[in-house]
Amino acid sequence: MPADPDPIRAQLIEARRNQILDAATTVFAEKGFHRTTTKEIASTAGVSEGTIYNYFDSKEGLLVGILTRLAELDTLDEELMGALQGDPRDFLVTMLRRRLGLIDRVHDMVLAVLPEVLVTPKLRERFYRQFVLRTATSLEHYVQACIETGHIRPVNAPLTARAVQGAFVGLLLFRLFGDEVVLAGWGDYPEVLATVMFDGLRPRADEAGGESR
Amino acid sequence: MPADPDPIRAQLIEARRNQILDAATTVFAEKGFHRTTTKEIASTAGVSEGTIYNYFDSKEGLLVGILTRLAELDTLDEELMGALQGDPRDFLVTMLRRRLGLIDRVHDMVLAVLPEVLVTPKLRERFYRQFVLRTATSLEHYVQACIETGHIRPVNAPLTARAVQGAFVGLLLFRLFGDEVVLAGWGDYPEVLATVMFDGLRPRADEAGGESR
Amino acid sequence: MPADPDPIRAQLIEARRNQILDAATTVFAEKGFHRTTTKEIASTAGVSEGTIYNYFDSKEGLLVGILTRLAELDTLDEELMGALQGDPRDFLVTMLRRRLGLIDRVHDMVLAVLPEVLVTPKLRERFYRQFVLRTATSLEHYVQACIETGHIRPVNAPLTARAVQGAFVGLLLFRLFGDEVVLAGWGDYPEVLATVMFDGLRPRADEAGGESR
Amino acid sequence: MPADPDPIRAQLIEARRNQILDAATTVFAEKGFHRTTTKEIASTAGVSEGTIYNYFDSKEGLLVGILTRLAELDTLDEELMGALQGDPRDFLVTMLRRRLGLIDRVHDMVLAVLPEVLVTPKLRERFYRQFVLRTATSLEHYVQACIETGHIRPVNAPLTARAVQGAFVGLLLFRLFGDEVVLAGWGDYPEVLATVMFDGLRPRADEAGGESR
DNA sequence: AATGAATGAGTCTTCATTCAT
DNA sequence: CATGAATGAAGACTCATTCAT
Repeated sequence: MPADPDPIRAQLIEARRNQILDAATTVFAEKGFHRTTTKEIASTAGVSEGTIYNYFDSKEGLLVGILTRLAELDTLDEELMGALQGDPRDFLVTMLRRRLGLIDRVHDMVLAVLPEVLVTPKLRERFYRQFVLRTATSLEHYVQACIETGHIRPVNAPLTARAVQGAFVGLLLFRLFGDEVVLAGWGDYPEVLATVMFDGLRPRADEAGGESR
Repeated sequence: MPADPDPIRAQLIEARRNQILDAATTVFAEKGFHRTTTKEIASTAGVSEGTIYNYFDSKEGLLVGILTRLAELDTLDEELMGALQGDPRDFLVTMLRRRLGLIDRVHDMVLAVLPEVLVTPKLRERFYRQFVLRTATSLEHYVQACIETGHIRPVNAPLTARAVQGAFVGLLLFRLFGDEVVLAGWGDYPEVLATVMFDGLRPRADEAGGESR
Repeated sequence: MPADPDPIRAQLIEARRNQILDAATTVFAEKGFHRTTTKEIASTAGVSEGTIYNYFDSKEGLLVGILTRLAELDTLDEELMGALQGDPRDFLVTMLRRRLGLIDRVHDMVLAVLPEVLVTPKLRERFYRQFVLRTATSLEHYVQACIETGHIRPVNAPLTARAVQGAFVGLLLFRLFGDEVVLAGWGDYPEVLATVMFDGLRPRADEAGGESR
Repeated sequence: MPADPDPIRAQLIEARRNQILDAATTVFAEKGFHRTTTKEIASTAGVSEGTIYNYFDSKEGLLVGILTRLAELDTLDEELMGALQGDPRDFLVTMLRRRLGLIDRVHDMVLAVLPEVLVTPKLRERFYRQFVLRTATSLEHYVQACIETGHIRPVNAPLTARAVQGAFVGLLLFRLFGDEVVLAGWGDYPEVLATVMFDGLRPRADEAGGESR
């Protein structure tokens, strides 16, 4: 008799949960939380309605499940800390690339979750702390550190951090809306944003009437 | 038959419509579109449920009504064109101030409308064209013009415009989430953002301690 | 403009409530609370399902409504007090006749309510206080008074009261079960019970080998 | 095929059945048949849901099982017949004591079964014949016999039997409702009821203070 | 125009029962 | 025999919409 059949059981449970969450994410993203019926989620996941409730407390529990998954994707903190030594412009570009690369996996999850999050105090608070604030704080510390090492000019760190993060989030919204320009320029965006942020829009003395880089 | 009892009648009708839209905006913003019942809207507006249907086709018609109102607030184009002569940094600060000042009126409307918009193709398309794309295009033209007049360095205009707009929208989201830093720094934000955008984060040669790249 | 159209409105509401409660009573009595669907109640009442919920909070609210109606039928107290002067045997017969006459109206209500009451602490408590205990206490006082006036032998008043009441309730159960003997002897029951209770089953000295009264 | 592993097997089966019926009785009595889930019964019994269905056809089969158990407790007939010789008052007291002593085992079973029985024609019929009518008929014969031997006055035997039985059942209901008086007077009840029944409530000529009618 | 009672389609959720392991 | 995950039918309840007054 094996000492623990539990691991196998646990893996099956996890797989089933993921199967259901995948389906929920897809359908929520497509039609919105409220216009999606549990029956639809079930048939998309290839299980019965009842099975959903063997793995989640309620329809809203699926939202929380997706939220939790999103949180697990987030490992910004480590990156930030690990990258502290490098040049901030390179760091920004790298971070943006990574985030933008993640977007395919994240896109639907955010779309599935955000509309409800905006409007449900409990979820809003959770989402804010888990994503918005967590990232903002990390960035803030990073900017502060860069200022102290002289890599960045002495700007208002908290607000600047939010400006950078806001620009990124705004971009995500453009993508959610299917903006052609953003979709086409997706790969260039890190460089463009880094340029704007670090070099500024103001013409340099050495760029009189100049051409673009 | 009198020639025109219309004007008065029309004004009454408009007033009643606004009364209902105000109520809908408030309650949608607070609880979300789907969690709000027509009964709630009616009682908040101080009318009966039936009356709502004398002024709007359906519950969704209220969303469209709010969307239309939002559009009426938007007069960016004129500003942009009128301001073309000035210094772009001043323009950015002015525009941000104006927008941020508008925010109190806009906040609830956006919150009422956005979650549904994100998830309803018809509304999404409408919202995208009416707000996102319209503003983006104006900004794009403006940036392009500035580049041509030498007020701005030769950057990728469409992407840059979206970066600026995205930073603004992201800020709005921070506010929707009740972020303390953004709320406290609300008044400073135009200057901070303008500084980042125009002067860049990179230390200038003439700044003490700073070393250029 | 009439000062109060309210009374009419109130009467309509009351009528509709009764219409629904009548239907619920009938169907609950026939199939039991849980086997009865709201759809069935609605169609029996000749209204739509939704209408039920305009008048009652929930399916369980219907039970409470029936319970309340039962309570309104109950005017034992006054009878008891008014009858205190008379002979207790006559009183018992009169009371039983009245109660048994009421039974047609009460039968279904009890059948509708009792099974749930027995098994739902909240309802049980309410039912016990409102019917069982209230009647028991009245009877108890009555028996006590009769003892003091010498109309009844000095027995244990509380227990005796419960014996009388229990005999009546037991009879009701027989009827609920459709017992032929009880149904056939329904009209005779008051006399029989009064005889047993007052004269006792033990043969009297003066009734040697005698015939019934 | 072995000739008899049966006895042992049969005992195990019986034990498991009882284990399940005990659990069902407890939970049905506490929350009612319909509010009890098979999962609850299973966990109370310490088995899995599936196991229940190895021993019973359906959830309703559990009710029938409890009903059958109740029937097995009932051995009134023999008592009645065996006791025919004695004094009827002594018999009543003895029988009541025995029944009241049984009550602890019976209480939950009745509570588990009665609400459904009242409302389910099939069960109602079965219960009526097996308990109500069977006991009533025995009592009726007994009373009739007592009348013929002169131990009891010539009353209406069937109705009187039901009066006695009804008083007992009513008492049981008081207990189900948790009536304090009945609970406290439980031990005295046989004597009290016997006194009422046999001696009557009417004051005797030989009782001080009492004046006869 | 205003009202609000009536409607009934639609949905989440529960739970008895089955069956592969 | 025991298990417990999967099933899906069924039902209470909600709420946008209508319409007679």
